[in-house]
Amino acid sequence: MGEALNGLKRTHYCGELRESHIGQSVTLMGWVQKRRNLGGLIFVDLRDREGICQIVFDTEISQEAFDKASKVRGEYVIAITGKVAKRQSVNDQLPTGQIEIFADQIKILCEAEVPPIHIDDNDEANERLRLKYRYLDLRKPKMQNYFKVRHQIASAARSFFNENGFVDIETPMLTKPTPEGARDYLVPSRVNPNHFYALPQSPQLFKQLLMVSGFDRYYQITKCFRDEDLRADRQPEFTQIDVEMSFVDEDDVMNLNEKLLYKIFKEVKGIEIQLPLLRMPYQEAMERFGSDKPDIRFGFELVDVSQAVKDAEFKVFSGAIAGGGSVRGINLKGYANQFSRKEIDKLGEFVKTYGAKGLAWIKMTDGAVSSPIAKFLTEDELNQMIQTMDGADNDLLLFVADKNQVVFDALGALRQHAARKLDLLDKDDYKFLWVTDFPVFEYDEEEGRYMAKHHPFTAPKDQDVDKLATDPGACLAKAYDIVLNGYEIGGGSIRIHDSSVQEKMFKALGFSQEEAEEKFGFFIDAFKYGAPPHGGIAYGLDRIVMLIVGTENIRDVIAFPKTQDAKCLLTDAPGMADDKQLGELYLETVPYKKEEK
RNA sequence: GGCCCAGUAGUUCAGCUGGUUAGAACGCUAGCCUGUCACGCUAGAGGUCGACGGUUCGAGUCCGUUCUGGGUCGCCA
Repeated sequence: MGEALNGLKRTHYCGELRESHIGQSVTLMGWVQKRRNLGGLIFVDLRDREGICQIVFDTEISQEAFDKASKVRGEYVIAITGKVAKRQSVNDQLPTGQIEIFADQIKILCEAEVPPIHIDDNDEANERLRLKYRYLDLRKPKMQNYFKVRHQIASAARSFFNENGFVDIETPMLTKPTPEGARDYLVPSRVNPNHFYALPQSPQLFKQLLMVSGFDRYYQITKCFRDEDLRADRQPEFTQIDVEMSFVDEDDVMNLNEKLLYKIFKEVKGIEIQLPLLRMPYQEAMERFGSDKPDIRFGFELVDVSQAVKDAEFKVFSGAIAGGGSVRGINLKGYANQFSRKEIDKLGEFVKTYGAKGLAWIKMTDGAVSSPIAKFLTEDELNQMIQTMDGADNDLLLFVADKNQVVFDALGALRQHAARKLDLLDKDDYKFLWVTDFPVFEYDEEEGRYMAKHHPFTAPKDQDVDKLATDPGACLAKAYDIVLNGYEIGGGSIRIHDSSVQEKMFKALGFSQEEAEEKFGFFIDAFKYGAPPHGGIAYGLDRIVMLIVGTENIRDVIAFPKTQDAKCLLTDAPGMADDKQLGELYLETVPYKKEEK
């Protein structure tokens, strides 16, 4: 059993001691990182959240403390009291390396078993183990730093909003299931048998209602939940920095939010990002980068070569164009030698995962042009392609021919893939981009109707309101995403505050008056009583933290994250409910059968 | 739901075309050691090779199924 503190008080953190403390008597408490027993002399590296400090136990100072120190092992929790002294031999690797503590007293507060993972930044234990023993994983200095940075970011955001007249208001966690959008997490109601709450996918409707209430400027840093499949940058529960403002237009929201990003990067990272941030319409982003969240740290922009090959005998090309699609390419300029035939084949496999049927290529090395498609094209066509692509020696030109959406998806992903392979992505290079002018709708082939690309309360551009009924595909929205290094870190829009426009929107989405009333009645009603023009934005805090600390794994910046199956390896959630719990819910048997093949 | 990758001491890994008693490093245990900080030296413990089935005289290795974890497509208004 561990010893009691008995009123002993810590005087300093291990990591904060410096030469200026020499001569002082200090009491430190923490975990044993390492013990080095030299026989008549024992060194203990003591760790707490601020760092590591070397403790010395010497028989001449205290035989009792020395004997006790010989019993400590890794991760024991101890308290020591002693004098800070200049080191005989300095350790340049440690911030505290100039000093050490000669301990005259030690308390073993808690013994520890040998941990299943090393508490060491360089130890890359299997993530399964790290998640099971997350409390140990979080002891690593690197992980501790991630969460300190996370706190700093949230803190900078809060002070920014507080300074700018925003009010922090909480919205419900138990709310109404929504028919559109992501799958909801459902929570059964005990007192209302067979009725369910949903956990919020975002506070969207509530923050708009707060505008109707006249709060004018709102923010909240809050959890959101989406029951969809996970990714490296997606967790089922995540944190949003949620913002809404009244009497504003697109520019107002973007201009203010740039200042927020400026403050965060200045305070947390010491980087002054240049304002105003670059803005680019959605259409341009797609045409140039094949993505609505382009990474603009590098080139390899898409080029349309349809004109050069529209009449080609090669049906893969001319057929795609005749079918309304296009042939586009990217030029891996100067990197032809980095890709062997085999590696190019791999790139071909890569684009197939995005629906492309294949990857055509032209490799230009040592003054020669090699290409498996050359035999299907006239010399003139091939030359025109090369010319359009600005092809020169040492270039590798990669082409996809298909419907535009497939071409964009495939080349957009390929572009990023190639940059990563070529190690062109500098983590400390932060390139922001506002993507604006999104389409209002996206045609859903499966549903056979238009769906809201953002959400059904996004305002169309003023000049497009009349087109909602006649040409929905051509309508642009007052919507904007903020993109950083290929990640969508936030998105928002100006909302519809006019009932007649909202009605047109629902009509375009194929909702009858009754359906709209049933699904969003409470929301539509609210706008009958005087709604201000308003709009806002929501950031994915976890993604911002990821990018600032330089990890590609969102789990690294969430203290207790879920696995790909949305399980928690630490608590073993989700679990079965017991019969008593289930009985109290009076759930009816659900007539659902998993589809069988 | 599809595709891809991984699973071998506590941990990270090696283990070739199937071959006899499965290795290394770190960690751990014990002893020695007064200036270490990747302490050193000596000795030692530690394995159902994720699981099940198959092929074979013989399987960590080949085949099938399955479990676990990861990446990704679909999905994420």
